[in-house]
Amino acid sequence: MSDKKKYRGKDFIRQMIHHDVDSGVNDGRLATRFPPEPNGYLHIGHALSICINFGIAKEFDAPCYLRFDDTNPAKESDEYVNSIMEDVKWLGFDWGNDLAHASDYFDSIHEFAIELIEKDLAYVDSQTSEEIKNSRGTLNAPGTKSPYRDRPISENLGLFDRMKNGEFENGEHVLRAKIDMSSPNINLRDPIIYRILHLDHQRTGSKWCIYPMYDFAHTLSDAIEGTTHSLCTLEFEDHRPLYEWFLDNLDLPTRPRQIEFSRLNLEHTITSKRKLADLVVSGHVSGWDDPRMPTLSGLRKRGYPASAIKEFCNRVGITKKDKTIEMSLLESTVREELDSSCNRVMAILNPLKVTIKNYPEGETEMLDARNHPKDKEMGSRQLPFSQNILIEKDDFMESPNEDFFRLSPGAEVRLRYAYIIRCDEVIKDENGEIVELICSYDPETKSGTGTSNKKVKSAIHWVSSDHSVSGNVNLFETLYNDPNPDSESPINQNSMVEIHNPAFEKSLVDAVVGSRFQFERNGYFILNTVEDERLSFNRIVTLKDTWAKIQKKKG
RNA sequence: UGGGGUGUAGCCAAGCGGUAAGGCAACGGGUUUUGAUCCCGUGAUGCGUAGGUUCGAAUCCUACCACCCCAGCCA
Repeated sequence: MSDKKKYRGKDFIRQMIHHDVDSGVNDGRLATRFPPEPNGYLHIGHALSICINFGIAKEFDAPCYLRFDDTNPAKESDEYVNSIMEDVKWLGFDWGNDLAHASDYFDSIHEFAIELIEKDLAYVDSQTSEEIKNSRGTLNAPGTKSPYRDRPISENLGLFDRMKNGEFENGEHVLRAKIDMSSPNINLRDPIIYRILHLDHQRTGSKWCIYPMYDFAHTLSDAIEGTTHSLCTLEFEDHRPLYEWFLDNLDLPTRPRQIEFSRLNLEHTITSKRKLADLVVSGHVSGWDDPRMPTLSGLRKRGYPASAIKEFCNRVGITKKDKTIEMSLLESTVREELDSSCNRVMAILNPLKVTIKNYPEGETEMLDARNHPKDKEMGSRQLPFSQNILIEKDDFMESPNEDFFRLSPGAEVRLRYAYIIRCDEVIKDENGEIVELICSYDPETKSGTGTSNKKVKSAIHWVSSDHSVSGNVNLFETLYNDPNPDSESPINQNSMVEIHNPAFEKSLVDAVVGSRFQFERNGYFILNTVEDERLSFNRIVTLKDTWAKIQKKKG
């Protein structure tokens, strides 16, 4: 059977890897790597790369290196290193002993640079950056050779050594690979492989004042540590000939193969470290972990489970086609995960006072409520019921349409896990604002007793106001209304709305920070903080809302 | 206009010469003490376009079109 048939249904990268492993490339060994530059926080796009690199390695019981591409000390920091490690761990991946840094290889990389010089395949260029830029040519026109291109090997060796020893200023010289100034691929027009940077490095301190460029460092890091498959995004596709040029011309222990896949874009969000950093610096968000950010730390704060992120990446798939995924796919994945795992609980976001006039004043009874409608194993809790309750403002309409089947004057509705009530009277303030409903309950309709055959069109949630817990809730929407935002796009003014006056059912006093709940009919929420017995929740995602859809359709 | 890529439904995505899987979305309907969940049903005579090869083409060939990436001493 051909490999194509054998691995049908797998993504193209897995097909290639299976083929390589089966046919004994690199002795049938597999090793991948996830190589972030520690110059920002990881975002949802990186999650796909993490799932690919760590995921495939896991399937083969092979190593996946977490390797920091730390070759530019001007932009990098330990804060980012730490956040990246935390995020990878959060996603549930373990690099074990395979933690690496490009900077770990600086000595070797330096040696390989000398090897290139000795082979007359690299030279020290002493042009200014402006001159180098001007001689590189354009997309349509070839470049021109540097006047320093034919420097004798010994002179190059001496100059490169003096660069290393700090005898020159930034920009005075660079080391360039000697390839082809007229190549149609600009990456091959004598790319710079080392530059002078008088800057301390977070790991190597002041040891170096020359640092390798990405293409050189990345290729060599892969080869030195034994990575066999270097999986990266599409923008590096035309760097592959350079990657291979290094492999062809240097004496290296392994021959890694670079394979490119398309990056993941999400509607209504930006996934560019640069632009995300701008949001943080400008103060549009509270930080890299703002719950509206598409960063992994933001999604975590928002309450998205790591398992849902991974499943999302799974559903998105791996191809070379440019893709912008709709929010609905992410949200449905999150809901699916939360639906089965979250306890149900009742909370009123916009309270409307209800007095049940025929219920004994001052009396409280405890009602049994299941924590999950489908999973008995998740248990139940006792809800206090009393004469004074709170319902959601939206669950009452004074002059309802036919398709509104909640509470309205004279209409009956079930209070979930409690009784059926009827609205008898509407009380308004001097502005005509509805401030209270006077209702009566039917004692025969107590939940679970089966003593009444009465049918009502809906059941609404409620909280006993005498027993409620207070706090606040943050409701989030996407940071941009524009499905394909750029840096000019305005921030969605409703991206964060705080609800100041919610009422939570009593059982929530025992909730621990970080736990997730479904507030029945309202959505999924995570407990963010508890201060002075006040609970602060973040909304993770809404429930699907058919009612909202009906209203929207009617305009 | 040089080079490198990519085009299958609104968004993803299988397919690999034998007659278009699946998910999300949308739209119907059923169950429901969450307008949730769950269940059932509906969408391509068509695979960027036009030709060609073949008994047979999304799959092979040719031409064209559209879109993305590349001219940092960033990664």
